[in-house]
Amino acid sequence: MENTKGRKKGAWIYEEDKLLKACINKYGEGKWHLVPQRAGLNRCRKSCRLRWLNYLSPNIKRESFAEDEIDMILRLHKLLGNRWSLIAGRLPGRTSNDVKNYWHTNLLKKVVSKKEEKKEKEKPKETMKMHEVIKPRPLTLSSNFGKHYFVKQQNCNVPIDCDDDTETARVPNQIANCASSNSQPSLGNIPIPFEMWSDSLWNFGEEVGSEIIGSCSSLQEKNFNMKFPNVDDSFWDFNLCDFNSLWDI
DNA sequence: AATACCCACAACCGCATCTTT
DNA sequence: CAAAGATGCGGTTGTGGGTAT
Repeated sequence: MENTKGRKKGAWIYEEDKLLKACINKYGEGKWHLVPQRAGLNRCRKSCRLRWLNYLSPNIKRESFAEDEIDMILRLHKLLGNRWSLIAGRLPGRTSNDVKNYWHTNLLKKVVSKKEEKKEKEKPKETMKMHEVIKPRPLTLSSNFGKHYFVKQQNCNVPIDCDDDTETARVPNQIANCASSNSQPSLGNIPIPFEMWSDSLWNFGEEVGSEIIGSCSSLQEKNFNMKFPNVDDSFWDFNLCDFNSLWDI
């Protein structure tokens, strides 16, 4: 089988693998556009790259997925969705293709049936009364904080509740470990991708270029419920529910 | 034994993003 | 700054092997 440019397609044979391996061992990974020529292969660069990354690379684990790996996939998928490369990045020796295939052949059905089961359970029965849902609030702080700002932290890019006088920072629960270390926030060992917490989760400031992106002057009273600026109910519906249910598969 | 079906996984394709010119 | 090329990613398909009928 050949493509329109006369390049070979379809399954790789032993000799081709050998050539590709030798090429990568000699020149290293990368510069994929040069690989077919260097290796003497009549394959397109994409095909070479894929063959190496998904099959020939010595780092690849060949054995079946272990319990803890499956558990990790389920949790990460709940957090990240179909971002297979990110998920695979947390599983040493596994490729995105492996994870994706495993998901589609083994886990998808399980997850779908579990969801349906849950839906069935949660179906309101006629005898049940409707309950008011109380939405979570991020923080309840005591009074002696003085003047507070939400500050966009320089290296972390996360808004923190900052005390003017002491320069101490108090952060919403889920990202406490980020503000303290100036690193990416995480849930356990799993780093939360930048775009999740910067754009959808914490991006409630209007003025991105400014250090101060919001302020709260109502902190004079004893015990208060702090409200983040520009955050509507859907913020909590989407983000908090998602995080809290992450460990409950 | 023949056929149909299912599963696992390798491979392809199109698109988005990044890098270089 | 724009265009072109390179790279990476996710969705989908193709194929071979195993199992059921």
